[in-house]
Amino acid sequence: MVNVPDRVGLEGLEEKFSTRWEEDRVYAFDPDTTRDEVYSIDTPPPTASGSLHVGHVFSYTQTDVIARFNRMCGKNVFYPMGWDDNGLPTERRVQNYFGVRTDTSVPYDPNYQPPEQPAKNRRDWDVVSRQNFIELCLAQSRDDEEIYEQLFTQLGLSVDWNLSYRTIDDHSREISQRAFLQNLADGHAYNAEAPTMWDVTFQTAVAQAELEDKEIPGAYYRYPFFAEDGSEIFIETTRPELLAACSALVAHPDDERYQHLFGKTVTSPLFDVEVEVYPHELAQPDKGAGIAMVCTFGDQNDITWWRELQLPTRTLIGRDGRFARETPEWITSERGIENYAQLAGKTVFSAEKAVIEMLEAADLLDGEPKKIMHAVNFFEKGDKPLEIVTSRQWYLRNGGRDAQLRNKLIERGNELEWHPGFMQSRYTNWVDNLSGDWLVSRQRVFGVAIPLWYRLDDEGHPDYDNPIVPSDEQLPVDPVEDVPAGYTADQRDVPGGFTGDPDVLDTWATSSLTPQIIGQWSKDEQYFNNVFPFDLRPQGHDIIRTWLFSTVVRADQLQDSVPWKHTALSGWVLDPQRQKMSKSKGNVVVPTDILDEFGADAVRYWATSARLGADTAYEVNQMKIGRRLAIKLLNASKFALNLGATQDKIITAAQDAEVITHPLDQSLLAQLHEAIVQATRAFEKYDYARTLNLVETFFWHFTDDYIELIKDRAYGSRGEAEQASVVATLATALDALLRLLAPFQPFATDEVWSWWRTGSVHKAAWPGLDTELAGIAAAAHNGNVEVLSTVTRAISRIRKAKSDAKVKQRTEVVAATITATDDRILELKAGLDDLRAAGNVTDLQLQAGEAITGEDDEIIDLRLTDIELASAE
RNA sequence: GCGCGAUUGGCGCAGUUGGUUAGCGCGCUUCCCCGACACGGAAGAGGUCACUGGUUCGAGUCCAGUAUCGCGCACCA
Repeated sequence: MVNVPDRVGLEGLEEKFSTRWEEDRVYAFDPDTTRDEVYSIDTPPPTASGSLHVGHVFSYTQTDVIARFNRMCGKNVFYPMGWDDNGLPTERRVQNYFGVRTDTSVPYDPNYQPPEQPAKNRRDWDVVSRQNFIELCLAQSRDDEEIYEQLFTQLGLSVDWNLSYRTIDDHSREISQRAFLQNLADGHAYNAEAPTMWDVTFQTAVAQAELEDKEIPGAYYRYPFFAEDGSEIFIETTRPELLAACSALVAHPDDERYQHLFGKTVTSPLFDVEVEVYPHELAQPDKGAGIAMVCTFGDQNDITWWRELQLPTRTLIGRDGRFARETPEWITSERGIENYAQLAGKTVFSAEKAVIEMLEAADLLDGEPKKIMHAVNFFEKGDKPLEIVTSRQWYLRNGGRDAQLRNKLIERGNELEWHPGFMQSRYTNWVDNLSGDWLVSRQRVFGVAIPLWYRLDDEGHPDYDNPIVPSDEQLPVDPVEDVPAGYTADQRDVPGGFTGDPDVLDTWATSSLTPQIIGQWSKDEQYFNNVFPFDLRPQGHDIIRTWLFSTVVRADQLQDSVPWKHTALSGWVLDPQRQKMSKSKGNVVVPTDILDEFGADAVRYWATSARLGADTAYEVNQMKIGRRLAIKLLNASKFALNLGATQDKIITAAQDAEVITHPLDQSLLAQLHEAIVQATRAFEKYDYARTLNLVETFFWHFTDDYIELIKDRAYGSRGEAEQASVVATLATALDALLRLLAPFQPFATDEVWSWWRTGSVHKAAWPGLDTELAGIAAAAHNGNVEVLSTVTRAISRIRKAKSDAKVKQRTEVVAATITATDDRILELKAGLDDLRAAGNVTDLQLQAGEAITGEDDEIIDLRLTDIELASAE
């Protein structure tokens, strides 16, 4: 039964088929399965509260074609989509959108409604309870998720939406807390009081993976310390304001300028603090004055020196980014105390000014400050340089402080198959350079709570070494609201009672567990074993150090395994000037616009013509080509089907191949066979872009060359047997082409499929499977791929003659002679009837002749030597 | 500083384990509404494959080096 519409088009296909696919559950995962039947994908859940970005469309489409290929190869594809909305971005959005902020001391208001308009002044913002704030975050992110789901549906992702999850939902929180407690029990998690990178704007600790370098202007200030003999020791620093926190000077052991000072003390200017001078090979003689002022925690080097030289801890900058209000005990001189009073309570910026003024007033500054640009650590989402403060935080071991674990994790990278392979060096490079464990505490609200309480002693001091752990049935818990077993609510925060850990886990500490969360780890062992380790982890190459690595760490700790077998790294979308698209540059393209303008199949074509790992220009032309391909597919299919191609004409077995009698048809099927074999091979290697390229090339040969040549024969002008050969070829080629293109252009292919087949093309078998290939293989075995190519070249010569003569293409050729080598003549003879019909040639002579060498050493083995065109009417 | 990529006609890209004449699309030129398609079709112009050396009968492809661009990591007194 064939039912082709009179007019074909792409309009409306997306809505029609996304609805149908959902109703028919075409992409549903069947949990009643075994591991070898499953192809499981652990897609990193996007943060829906980020703005829609064409990059989402790009990378998720690349994953989708891989999913579709595996589904057509008979796999039970596990392809869920989740949302990772907990964390800072959503909190910021909610704050600014509603004009609210949270304060833990405010009680919960079950009837709270946020203001219609946010108050202009931050001071006038609504102050709400922690729980009310969390509810606003949940509602806000839910709205955003729906917009994303709509986008991904329109794009045609073959996700099983019944498997959706949020990294903040009860299930994810339960798994995440259980994993953390498991880590704690196994010794992979620990808490410690340590120097911590701190963002003063967001008031939260920041992990190494979240750091970003920024070049900012600074200056070297040069001023002296004073040795016991009264001589001046000049140092140069970019942070003069930290002078009051100085705990030592450090120079290189071989530096002859300073060797005489090692072990002796010098006195700081302004504050009169005695500090020792140490040798250490980390000091660089050619940097600054060659002798460094250690300010306990001025930067990472300071931390190293503080630790290795066991320097006194002298911190002045607090969590609010301001200098301590109390004069520190190490400043004892009258002048020192007086000078410190100028800094107390000041921000870093103001304190710097004050110190410089004091140095100037005392005539201690040597020369003009030397202005420089230098790289400083920022929180990737922040806008002020990070400070280092001392605080108690939870950590997960990630090899940063343990060479054995580090090597084990690098080895995990070797167990993974990387696509493209060179991306592995980014992983190895990162792991190899880690300098500390993974800090997972975050001083935030909208996240997964650290599931612990601490006993308070009689003086109200928490016992961090022996936390109170919830029972497994209690999970998920909120230690700020829930009460641990054996205590009552009124014992919270009173001496002899308990206190809940106020922090939440780092976003990555939850999103690194997506294999465990979506795989039902700890809840359904059989289900978990059917999907884990996952077959594929697709993601952007910019999050190798964060998401990919952290997920490897967790699976190593919890399952003693890699979390996946393959990882596919997508590139970035660049704007036409080859700049990375980003909100701040204002060059972001909103994907809904391009989907509406070109259609999903067209946009998908652009995304999947880019290889994995390759950064790719946002290229509207590429989408136009994809659109053209989809429309061409509809039209060519309509033509083939109207010529009589039906399901029962498809060659599926070797014995069917007998009907293919014409050499041109055999040639076409031989080309198809070759295309299928190569396309499948490329797809199996995750090189979908090559598959698309191969399929597309064959498709254009099919429409432009083959179909143009066989029209006359297809209309039946040379008898039934000849026609049957054409029709079977058309049916077979179309059947295969639809399936080959289905992963790339799911809407157009399923539309055509619906005209003459039952079910969805997306449930059909991939044509490269051996069982499916038998008929084509049999037909191809009889065929010479060169026949079609040579006949095409000949018709091309005839067309050129007409083009040169500026006549219509259907103009009759009264007589023509083609001179060619013997091989070519044989091939021409095989397709001579179709060639004459297509070229409208009345008398076509073939003449054997040697190949000639043309200009540019071109060897010509086929030429049109004589042509006589009918006179124009 | 260490590492990883890229460099092919005006633009965007392909080019499998080295094999005859380096492909494709856009753009450009000329022609064409011929019984699927004007959201189309036909024909054509346009390239010392970044550079220098090497291996080989043969290099866009392999090796070494250079240059330019991009990215990652490190550096931050």
